[in-house]
Amino acid sequence: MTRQSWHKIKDQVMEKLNSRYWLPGDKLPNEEIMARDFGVARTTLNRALRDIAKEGFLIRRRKAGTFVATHPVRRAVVNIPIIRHEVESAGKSYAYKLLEQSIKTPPETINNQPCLYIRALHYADHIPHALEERWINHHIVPEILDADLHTISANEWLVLNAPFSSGLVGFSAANAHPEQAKILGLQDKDAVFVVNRDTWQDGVFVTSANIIYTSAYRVESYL
Amino acid sequence: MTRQSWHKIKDQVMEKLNSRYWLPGDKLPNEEIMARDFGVARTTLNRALRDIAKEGFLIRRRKAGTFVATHPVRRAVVNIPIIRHEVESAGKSYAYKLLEQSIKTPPETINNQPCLYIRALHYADHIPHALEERWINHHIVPEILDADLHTISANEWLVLNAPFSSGLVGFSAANAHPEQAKILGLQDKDAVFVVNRDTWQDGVFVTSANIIYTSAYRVESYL
DNA sequence: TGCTTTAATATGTATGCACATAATAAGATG
DNA sequence: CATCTTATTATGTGCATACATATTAAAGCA
Repeated sequence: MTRQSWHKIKDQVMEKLNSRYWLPGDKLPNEEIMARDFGVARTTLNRALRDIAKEGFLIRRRKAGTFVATHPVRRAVVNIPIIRHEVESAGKSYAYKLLEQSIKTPPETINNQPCLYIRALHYADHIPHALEERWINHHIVPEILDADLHTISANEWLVLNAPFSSGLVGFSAANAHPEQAKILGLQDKDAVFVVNRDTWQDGVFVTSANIIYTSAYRVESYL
Repeated sequence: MTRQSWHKIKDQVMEKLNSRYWLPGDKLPNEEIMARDFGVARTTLNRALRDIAKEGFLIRRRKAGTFVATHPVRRAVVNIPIIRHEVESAGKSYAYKLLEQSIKTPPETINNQPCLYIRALHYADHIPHALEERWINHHIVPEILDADLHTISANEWLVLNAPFSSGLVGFSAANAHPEQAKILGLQDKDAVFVVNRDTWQDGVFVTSANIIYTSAYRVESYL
């Protein structure tokens, strides 16, 4: 018997879903039976089904069984790269300029202690690409006060030096503020794409950043 | 010996990464050794490490070993729900109006045959929430010509009736076109958030949609 | 030295088995 | 009839073992 990988089992199950052999809401046979049908061990089938469930096409509940999702919530995995890498991997030259670095009190929604505030501009092929506005809780990562943020972006420094346990990322659209528009070389009220990232370490605020891209920017992902 | 789950092993490894016990670029001991150190079977350790690698914090190569990612590409998983569900789960009432339904020739970048074109408006609490502009290859899903798209949105009909396929999602920002602004109740040039979805089945174009949200909209995800 | 072949090694994964756990169904109890 | 308890069941997972496979390092060879 040829060796079946769980990938192949996954493909076969997906095929049955795609061909609508099993319809949304249907209950699949239990693992033992399916494993026998596919000619693999239950462990192998289980791995395939778990993977499909993780992608949202199957719903699995102990004792109840495995069901075809009625309204599969498509999930897209998007990469959140370091801006420099993003620019370089697009084949463009990267440059970076620190615009502001100061310690001041952030809006209450961010943190209730004074924090390090950074504003920096990232260039792609010498054209303004993204404006980074960031609050950093330097009480948690005091080493950043010694870092030369003219050389390395706060973005990159933090990825390398500040571990974090949880984070939130948001994508939204906005009209550029006059000052932002000026810095990015845009017209007033031009649309910008904003990536917001907040991170915490063990429940303590670490950093909150708005990365403001021109509307040419686009986040993409395969489903 | 207490039973260790792979989740616990994962947590312990993550802790060593967060605490910088292993630094970016470092090579981890091989699975056999680590498994012994953690007091679990290699299978269990493997599962934990594979999961961490999938999240981007570890890089694994056969024969070479397991390494701490030097520049971990953060991955965020975003849900792409059906608009009705999105509105309803926010506790708002959902309504939907079909604005246009016709067969015409799409831009060449979309498809080179005439396609079904749909424009529809999704409401949340009777306020315009999202404008859907969609091309559908009705040669692939002819049943949609019989569907009553006044009752069910094309968005939802496709999820239920068009077999899963590969797809591309994109998020971007734009200034509303005058007509879009009018429909959505916005001022001219107000920023909108655009979700673009293209899907194919076996390499054949199925549908391409732009969902245009007001700038209040935001896509969020935990890291 | 430089190229090709071969061996060594770390991860990838299949399998059979046992037991854990969650959710449900069935039964007992008031 | 409602409610609590218990049994049943399907998935979740651990473990030991064996083999597969990719990749690197070593050995062999021109």
